[in-house]
Amino acid sequence: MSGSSATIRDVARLAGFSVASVSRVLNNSGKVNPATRECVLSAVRELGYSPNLAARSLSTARSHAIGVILPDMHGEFFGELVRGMDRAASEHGYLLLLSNIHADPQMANHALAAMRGLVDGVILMAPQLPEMERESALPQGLPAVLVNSPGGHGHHALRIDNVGGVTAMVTHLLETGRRTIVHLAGARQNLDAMERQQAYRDTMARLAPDLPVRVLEGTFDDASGTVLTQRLIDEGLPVDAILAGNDMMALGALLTLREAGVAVPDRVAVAGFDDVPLARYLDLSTISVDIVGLGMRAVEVLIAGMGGDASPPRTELNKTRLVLRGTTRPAC
Amino acid sequence: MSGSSATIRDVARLAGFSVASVSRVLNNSGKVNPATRECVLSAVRELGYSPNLAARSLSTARSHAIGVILPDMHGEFFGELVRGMDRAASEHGYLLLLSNIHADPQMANHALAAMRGLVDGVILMAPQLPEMERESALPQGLPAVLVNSPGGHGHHALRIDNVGGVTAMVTHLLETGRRTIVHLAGARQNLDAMERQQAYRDTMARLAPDLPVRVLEGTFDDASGTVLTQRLIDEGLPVDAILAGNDMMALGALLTLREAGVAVPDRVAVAGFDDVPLARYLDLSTISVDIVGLGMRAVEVLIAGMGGDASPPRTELNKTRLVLRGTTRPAC
DNA sequence: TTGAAAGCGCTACCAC
DNA sequence: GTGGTAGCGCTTTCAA
Repeated sequence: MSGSSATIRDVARLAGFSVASVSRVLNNSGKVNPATRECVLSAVRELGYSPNLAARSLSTARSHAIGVILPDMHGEFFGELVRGMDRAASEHGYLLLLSNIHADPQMANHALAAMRGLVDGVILMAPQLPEMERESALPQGLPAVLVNSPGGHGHHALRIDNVGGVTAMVTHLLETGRRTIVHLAGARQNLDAMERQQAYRDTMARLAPDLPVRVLEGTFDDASGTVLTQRLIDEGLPVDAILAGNDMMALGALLTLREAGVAVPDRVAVAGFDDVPLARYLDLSTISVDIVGLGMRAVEVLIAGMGGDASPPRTELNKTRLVLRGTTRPAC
Repeated sequence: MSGSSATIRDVARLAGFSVASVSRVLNNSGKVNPATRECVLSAVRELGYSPNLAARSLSTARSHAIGVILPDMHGEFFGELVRGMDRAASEHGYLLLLSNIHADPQMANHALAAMRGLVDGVILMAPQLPEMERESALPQGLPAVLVNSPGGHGHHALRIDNVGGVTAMVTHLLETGRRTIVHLAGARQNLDAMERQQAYRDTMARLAPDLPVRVLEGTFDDASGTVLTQRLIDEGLPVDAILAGNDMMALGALLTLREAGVAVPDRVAVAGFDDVPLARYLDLSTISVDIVGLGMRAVEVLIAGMGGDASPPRTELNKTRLVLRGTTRPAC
C-alpha cells in the first residue's frame, strides 16, 4: 500500500510537521532541525512518497526537462546522439522530452508548442529547415541550442566540422596520387551536404586548381550512391577516386563497383563520411564524427545557457578525425 | 513581443471574456458561442499564447506524456525502437520522456521516481533486471508496458518471438544438411539470450535428438563472437554450422572464419538474429525483427491500457521473419 | 527552526 | 453560454 499518490501533505501529516518543513527537507533548502529531517525522511520512506514533478515545476517555473526535436533519421546517428544527450542530461538531473519532426516543417511548430511549460530549454536539430521558419517557430525566451542546423545567429549552435573533415580527406586523396576525384553529394537542402560539397570544391581549388572538379548530386543513402556510381560506370568510369558525402552513399558506390568488377582501391579509391560501424567492416576510409560527444555537448551548452546569464551565442565545431582504411590505399 | 509567457488570464483579459471561457475554447469542451470563440482565438494568436502544460497536467492529473526507460544499448535497435514509439505517440498526441538506465538496477528506481507526476504511463525495457527488483521499482497504479523483460505477470508485455525465430533457423540448418550446429549464446542474465538458447536446445532435441548439442556462452557483441569462434577453430572446428545469438556475434564469427581461411558457407554455415542493416551487406542469414513495429505497438498497448478499463495483462509476441542469405546456403 | 498562506496556470464544477 | 472560484501539489515568502 505504498500509495502511488501520496502527496506532500500526507507526508507532513504522518511526520507531524508542516508541509513547508517537508518541502525544505526534500530540497535541502533553509535550516531544518536534524531530528525533524529524520522524522520527515522516515515518513517519506513509509509512504513511498516521491514528489509530483508537474506541481513542482509549476511552482518553480523550472521543469528540469529538456526538449529534444530531431528529424526522422535512420541509422546509428539518432541513437548515438540521444545516448549522448541522455548521458549528460541525467548527470545534471535533467530528463529528455523527445519529439521527432518528420520532414514537414509545420510539425516543428507543433512539437515546440507541445513542449511549452514542460521544458526549460530545447535542442533542435533541423538540417533541412530554413532559418526563417525555424526562428519563427522558436518561442523567444526559450533557451535553445541548434545542432547541425543552418544559420544560428542568436542561438548557441553545434556543428560537425564538415570542412575540416573533407579537407583532410581530399588532401589525403591528392597526396596518394588520385587525380580525378568526383564527389557524390547529399541533397541540396541538407546543410551538411552543402558544407561538404563546398569544402570539396574549395580544397580542390586551393590544392589542385588544374585538376577536374565534378559533383554528382543525390541523397544521403546507399541507393543514391548506387545510382550515381552506375552513371559513372556507364560513362566508362573517368575517375580514380570517389568521395561520397556520407558512408551510406560510399557503401552504395562500393557495392556497385564490386559488382561491376572494378578494383578498389587500385582502380578507384572510395571514401565516406561519418564512420558508421558498417565502415569498419567494409574497410572503408572515412571521417569519424563523435556523435555521442556531440549529444553530450549539446546538453551541456544548453544547461550552461539556461544558467541565467546569456553568454553570447557561439557556434561550436565538433571535431572530426580522418580514418584511413583499405579503400583509399594508394594504387600500386 | 509575442511574450513567451502569456497566460490564460492575459488571453481572457484581451479577449474580454473569462478565463473559463478561454479554457473551454482551448479544449473544445462545453458550449461556447462561435463569436466568443473567434474573439478568444484571435487573442490567442495575437499573444502567441500556448498553454502551460505543467499547469494543465497538474489540474487534470494527466500529462499526455509517456515515460520510456531503456537500457544503454548500442547499435540500431535503440533508434528504431524510439522511432516507432515516437511515431505512435505523436499520432495519439503524446510526448516521450526518455531515460536510459545504465546497467545499474538502482538507476531504474531513480528514473522511475524522476518521472512521477510527469507521465501517464511507462514503457520499460529491462532485459537484465530481475522481475522482483523491477516490480518493487514500478509504482503501483502506474500503467506500464514491459518490452523484452522477464516475467510480466500483472503487466502488459511485449516480446520478440525468439522461439519462433530460432526454431525456424535451426530447422533450416538441419534441412540443408548441417549436422553439428553450435550455438553462440548471449549473456546468461539477458532474457533474449536465454530464450534463444533454450529454443535452440528444444528444437535440436525435437528434430534431431541424435545430433550433438553445444552451447558456447558469451555476450551480445562482435568481440565475443570472435573469441568463441577462435576457440572452435583452435579445436579443429568440429562444426558445420554456427548459430549466433545475434548478428553482432555472427559478425565476429564471420570475420574470424574469414581470417582463418575457412569457407563460408561451404565448410561452415553462419546465422545471426536481428537483421541489422549490416547483415544485408555481409550476406548473412538471420532472423528479422520489426523493431519500429515493436516500439509502435508498445505505445499503443500502453495508451489502450491507460484508457481506464484494465484489460487483463497479456504478453504479445512480435513476429519474426526468417531471412535466408548466402551464409547458410547448402554446402556443395 | 517552524508554520500559515499566497500563488504557479490551468480545469472543472456550480451558479447565474 | 458565461463567469466565479476552488483546487491540483508544490515552493517560498513572511511571521511567529
